[in-house]
Amino acid sequence: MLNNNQNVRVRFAPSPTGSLHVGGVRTALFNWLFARHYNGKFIIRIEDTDIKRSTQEYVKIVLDTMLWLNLKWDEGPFFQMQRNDLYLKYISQLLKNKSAYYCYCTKEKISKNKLNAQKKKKPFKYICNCKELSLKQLDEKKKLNQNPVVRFIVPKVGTTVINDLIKGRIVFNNTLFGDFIILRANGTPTYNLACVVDDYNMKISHILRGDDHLSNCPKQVFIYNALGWKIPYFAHISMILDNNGKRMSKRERTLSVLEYRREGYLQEALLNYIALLGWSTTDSQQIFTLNELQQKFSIQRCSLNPAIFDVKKLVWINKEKMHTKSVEEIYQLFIDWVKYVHLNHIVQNWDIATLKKIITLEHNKFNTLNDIMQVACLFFNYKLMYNDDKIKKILFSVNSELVLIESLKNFSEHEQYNFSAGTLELYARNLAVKYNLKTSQVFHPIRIAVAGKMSGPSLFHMMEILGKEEVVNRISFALNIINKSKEDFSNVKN
RNA sequence: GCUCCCAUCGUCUAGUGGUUUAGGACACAGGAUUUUCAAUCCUGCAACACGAGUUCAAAUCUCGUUGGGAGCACCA
Repeated sequence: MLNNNQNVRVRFAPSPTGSLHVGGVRTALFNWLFARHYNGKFIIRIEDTDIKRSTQEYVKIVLDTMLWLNLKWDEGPFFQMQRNDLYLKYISQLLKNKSAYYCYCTKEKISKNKLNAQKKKKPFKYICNCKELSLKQLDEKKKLNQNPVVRFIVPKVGTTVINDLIKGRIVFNNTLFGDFIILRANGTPTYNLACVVDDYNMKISHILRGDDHLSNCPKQVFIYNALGWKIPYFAHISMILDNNGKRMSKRERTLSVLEYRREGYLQEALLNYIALLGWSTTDSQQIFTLNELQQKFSIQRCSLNPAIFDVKKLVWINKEKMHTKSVEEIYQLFIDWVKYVHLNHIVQNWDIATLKKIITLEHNKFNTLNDIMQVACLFFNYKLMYNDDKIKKILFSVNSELVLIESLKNFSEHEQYNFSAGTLELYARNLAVKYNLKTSQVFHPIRIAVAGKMSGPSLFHMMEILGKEEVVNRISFALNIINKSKEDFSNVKN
């Protein structure tokens, strides 16, 4: 398959008609990995021949996504709409050597034909007679349609064999295909023509793409043959399906990779997970560095069956990746993410040293960067939510006022330098012994007062980071709430 | 309708005729630990779509059935 590793040239050729979705990213990733593995070149080509649907905005989104994912390209991006002369050159060559012809059939006639085929439940294959018409007949036809298209002449007999690197040998009957359009009436080429011309001119050695292109592949082979070009290696990767088992639409917003970026997933976690969708090692390794992926990737180990995207596993991989990072690295990633999701205003006044302490404390519990935000808000943006039943129950329990009053007194007398998790816990435990309470009867009210909710970081470490002043404030606040509710209660009574 | 692709736990997969009472990972359930939620550790649950054939032997090879996916555009 590879006699000369120097010559590996692959491309990723998205059409800018939507943002990059996971399927597209996997195609990009596999191409990129393959190029890196063989020390080849990775090229980006923007397939923007669909003028109506392609936009500059999507071009930017696609390229930005590639950069965020760190999938850098060696050549390009090339834009097909800037290469029209090239396509026209080869189309005229095809016309000259009688591999293609002008077709004057009207769209109406063609769609009528198609409807008929559907009605009769026959396969649709448009048969155009333009090339057999006499000059006079052709003139009649031209009157109805001034803007012809160019159709490629498909061999009417025989078979076309694709030797796919993943799927193996696939045989197509040539009679399946009608003469297909390679040049639109508006003068732009269609996908199959532009793709072949570019892949040839860019000296692409291996074409790795989704197997939704498999059925079209023979059409491209016809063009290669008509122009006398060597056919590259094909490798068609199975689809990634959504959790309904359906093909992921290009416009599916929820599956846009940027959506995952927004939710706080790491770029490398996404790549790691996506690599596992349709590729594996014999030892079923799960966590890879990008370097390992480069080393271990091979087309032969791509799986045949389509894969369903499972966000739970992505979460797990993201957590694992965050585990392996240093606090400093996570801090930096968090800050970058905050900028990306435009939450700077929240973080602006946060003390960096404190934030890093919080990250250290909760390091191995974070699933996503967004979790850091949630936990940090407990420290910086305090809110006692006492509308929750469970919290109310603890806050207004018999002993909670006693515990909080005692704690407040004790903590107020603490020296700041002595306000450490160990000391505080020791005090709380002694308090429990003194009043013959269960530790939870002491810990829970303090937790509610300090954290405002039942879940959260280790209580005494949290208090240490918050510092004496803040803890005293929060406990006082909670006591006020208790007193206020008492007053309300007695008012009602009277 | 036609053509092509695919078929192992809920999900991603290992497995290329005997080493397999089918391995790993996620998820799920239970336990340990704990001031909470987690994290961690341990345990458990759970699959070869079906039917023929080839063979001493089949998840693995062949054929058929069923099921799923893709394509059949002046979309890519």
